[in-house]
Amino acid sequence: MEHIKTARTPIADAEVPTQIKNPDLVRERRRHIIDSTVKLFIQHGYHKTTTRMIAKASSFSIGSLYEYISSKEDLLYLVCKTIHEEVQEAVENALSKTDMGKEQLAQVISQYFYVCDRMGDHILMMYQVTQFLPEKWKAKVLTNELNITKIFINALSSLSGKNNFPKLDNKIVNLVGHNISVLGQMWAFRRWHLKNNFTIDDYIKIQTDFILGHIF
Amino acid sequence: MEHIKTARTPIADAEVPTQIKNPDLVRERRRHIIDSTVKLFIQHGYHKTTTRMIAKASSFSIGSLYEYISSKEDLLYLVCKTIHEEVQEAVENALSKTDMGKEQLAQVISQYFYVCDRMGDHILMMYQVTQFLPEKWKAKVLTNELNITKIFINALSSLSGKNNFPKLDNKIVNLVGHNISVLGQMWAFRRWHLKNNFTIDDYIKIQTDFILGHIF
DNA sequence: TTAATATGACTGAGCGCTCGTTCAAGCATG
DNA sequence: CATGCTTGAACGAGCGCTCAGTCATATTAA
Repeated sequence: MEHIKTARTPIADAEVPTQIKNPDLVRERRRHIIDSTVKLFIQHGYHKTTTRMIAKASSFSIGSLYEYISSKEDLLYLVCKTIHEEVQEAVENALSKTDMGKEQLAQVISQYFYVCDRMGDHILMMYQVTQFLPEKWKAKVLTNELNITKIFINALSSLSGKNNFPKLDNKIVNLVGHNISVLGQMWAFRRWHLKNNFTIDDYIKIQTDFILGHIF
Repeated sequence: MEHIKTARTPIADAEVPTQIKNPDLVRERRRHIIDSTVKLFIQHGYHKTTTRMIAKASSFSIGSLYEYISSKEDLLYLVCKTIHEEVQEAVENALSKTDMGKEQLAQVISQYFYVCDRMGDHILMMYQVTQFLPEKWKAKVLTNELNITKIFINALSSLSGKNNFPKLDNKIVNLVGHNISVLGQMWAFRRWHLKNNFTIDDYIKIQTDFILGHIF
């Protein structure tokens, strides 16, 4: 018998290699694995979550797990990417509804803050976990993060100088975009203090006034 | 000379136990150990920094290191505590100079932002590392963090309703205090983007206007 | 249809190694 | 000699990852 096939050569998948041939299977199983892993990472953190725990939670053997991913770090990247996608999608949905006005901008901010509320655990976890990514993927994750900020910056830009809004310096627009991002995350970081004094709706109202009231 | 001690029983130090009898020695050596450890944690993170690396960087044997601390987690706590002390001290210095006015408040914010600039690496590291603290110390560290925010809240309070400043709702004062804290940390987190557009002085000016301009 | 074979998903014991921690022995000081 | 500090070899738990092998299913041959 001949065995010419180069055994164990990973298929060069989009980004993260797998040994499995059927791409649909890979998609479906990875979704499942990522879901389980997110929960475990949130609960135990990256290091205390063992690959065996992940396998168990996904109802695979470790061996099987490693057919779908190629390392724990890969999985970490997939997790971060998936979370960012969910946040970004929510914000972009709010964006696309009508064209930009002060009300629409407030809507975008509001939706973003709601995602930050809903995904507080995820956001917290990402901050703790990014450090363990290999350099090439750390860069990608930071870019994804920045892209969300850019949505706000663009929205602000498209208002600046239009209608009866004052023309804003690009630097200011930039900074305010970052402020929106960070004040959303603050709700996740400091919710244990903040939730004593504010509902998420309180928080959104005050912070939005704070952000927009000042500049427009 | 008294010999009440039971051999090898840790002296119940302020918080973190040690085997060493001479308290001055403990203080001095711990300061040294903490200094070395901060650098290593910043450079490599908590997990990739081994106790052996720490011992070497502090010019001790591992055995000796473990006479001065009782675990790596203890050391982590000492590191966090020391950093918070440094930040808090800087802010309190700015506070005590004269009594509160809008200018003084701006000074406090300014000094805080300068510390955040100076200690950006430390702040970043703390965020990544708090998760590895045992529960009892995680609580303490969060309290220390909150205490710094409270300085801002108190400063704002002491302005509210005085002279010709408007009376501010307690909730608003609270939130603005948190905003100051977080916007300072944002300079540490996002400096790689922000430093392209702003010097720290730019940043302080704009954010201070942003924070104070709106409420007073 | 049936038997023979190839495919590829799946399994889990175990390898190789790291790392926090301990402790018996050593050394210096008074 | 007693006390207090130092040393570093040794320990052993824990981890990511591998790989030789199993088994269900698809494919081919007769």
